[in-house]
Amino acid sequence: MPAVRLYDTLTRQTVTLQPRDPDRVSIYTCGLTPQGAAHVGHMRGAVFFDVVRRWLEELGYEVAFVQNFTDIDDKIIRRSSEEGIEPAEVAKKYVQLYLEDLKLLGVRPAKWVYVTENMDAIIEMVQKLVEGGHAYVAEGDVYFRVESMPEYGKLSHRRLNDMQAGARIDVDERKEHPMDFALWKAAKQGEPSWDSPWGPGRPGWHIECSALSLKELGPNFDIHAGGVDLVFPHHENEIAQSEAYLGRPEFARIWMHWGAVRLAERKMSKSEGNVLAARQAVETFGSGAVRLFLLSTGYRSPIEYSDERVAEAKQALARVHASLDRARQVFGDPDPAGPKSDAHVANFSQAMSEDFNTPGAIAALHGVIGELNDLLADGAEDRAGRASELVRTAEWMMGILGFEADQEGDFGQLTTELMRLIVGWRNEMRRERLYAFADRVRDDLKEVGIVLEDSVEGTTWRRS
RNA sequence: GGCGCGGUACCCAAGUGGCUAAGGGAAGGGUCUGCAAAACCCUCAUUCAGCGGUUCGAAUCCGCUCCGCGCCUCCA
Repeated sequence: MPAVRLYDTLTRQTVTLQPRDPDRVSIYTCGLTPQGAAHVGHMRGAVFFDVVRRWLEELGYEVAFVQNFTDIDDKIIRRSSEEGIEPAEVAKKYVQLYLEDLKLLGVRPAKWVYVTENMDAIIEMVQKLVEGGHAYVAEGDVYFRVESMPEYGKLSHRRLNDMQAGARIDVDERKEHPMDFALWKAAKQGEPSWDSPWGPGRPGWHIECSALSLKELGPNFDIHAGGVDLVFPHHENEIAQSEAYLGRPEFARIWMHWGAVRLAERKMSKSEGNVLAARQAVETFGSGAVRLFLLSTGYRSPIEYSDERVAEAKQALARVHASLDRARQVFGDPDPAGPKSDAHVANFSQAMSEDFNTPGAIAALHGVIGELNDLLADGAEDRAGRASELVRTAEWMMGILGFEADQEGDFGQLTTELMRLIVGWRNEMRRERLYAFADRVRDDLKEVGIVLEDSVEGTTWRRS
């Protein structure tokens, strides 16, 4: 197996993964603020990192995978007044919906952590920053002093001086420097709050991810990830406050960022108003199609959402399923302990380990399917062994890409038996030249989502 | 204004110094077939936005130009 190489935003280089602990990879990805239905953009990182985990595990690593929910913040409070329910209920509701969406897409559970359940760790961190001179208190708020970190800007590769020119938001007079950011915010009347040394309040954005990642994974964990739109200011601020807290530059070793999903040539974003609920896409095209669509572009490039493209993905996936179904029906189920095709496995592995090149990995899968189809069309006698290898190889790849066999709904033993009977009856009709009747059977089955295909190998069936 | 990313066939998309520029979708022709579908075979970029340069050799490196996008404010 090739070494895993990945692109690091911090150094702007592709580096070889050398985990802090040789057999264990620790990953923290910034989750979301649950304040609305998850859109397709939210699913990109989730699906991608689901594949990352599966691949690292395939390589033999144990993977610690942590994702947070920022379940208290300004937007949740705003949403709360809009919906007329408590902030905690808002968060709970949208976390629930998000988790359901992940399940629909076949994303495995992470270790999920919540801000509201970790106030102690957050307050402790803020306190230490204040004590160390990296933060200051102003009327119940606490701000991080960016000028206390000379390397501030190293992740997003910008300098404080360059940014001042563009900063045109109303600068809070209480801030020493315009780029200083809130670690703790004093509660206003009626807002949810937690007690702290600076009075009742809540954490600012950014601090939760530092506190939670360090608490769950410890200093120098391997990979910190998120969408590109988090590079600045979120991740930049995380680095600054974490390194200030630790007293040394040992926060995360590698920073990975996935590109934005776009809709109508703009970033899919709630504030832009151009969002498509993830669930809607899944309901229209199926989970597998959405998943394949999201993996069909390299994770760092932006990807443009369109129904046409997801429909294409659905078509491509159907071809894969059709081939595998046919092979199983013609050759029987492959030996689960049998060999895989080394050459195809190598193609796939090479792509996956080179910064998780999922389009390349998908191409490798198509390579297997192409050979399997050739074999099915060939008609030679001694094909079963090779076919078994290819089916195993393809299914192994499908598993790593997260296309579970039962994701689209398993037909089950009974359906399989029934279909064998129906196909048998229909073939008798055809032998008797009762074509009108046979065609009707085929048409009727199509209505319920089952496609019959007649070939020299016999009749096979699959779901549409 | 600052920082950054990208422009590869009809569409999507890999490839970032060297065998004939992956793969998918769409399209056209053919084989097979009761029909349909699928599958298979063939066709589909002498060329990688444009112009210069470096090199024995570039889609890949450098410079300029044009176009699109992201961040700099909440964002996955």
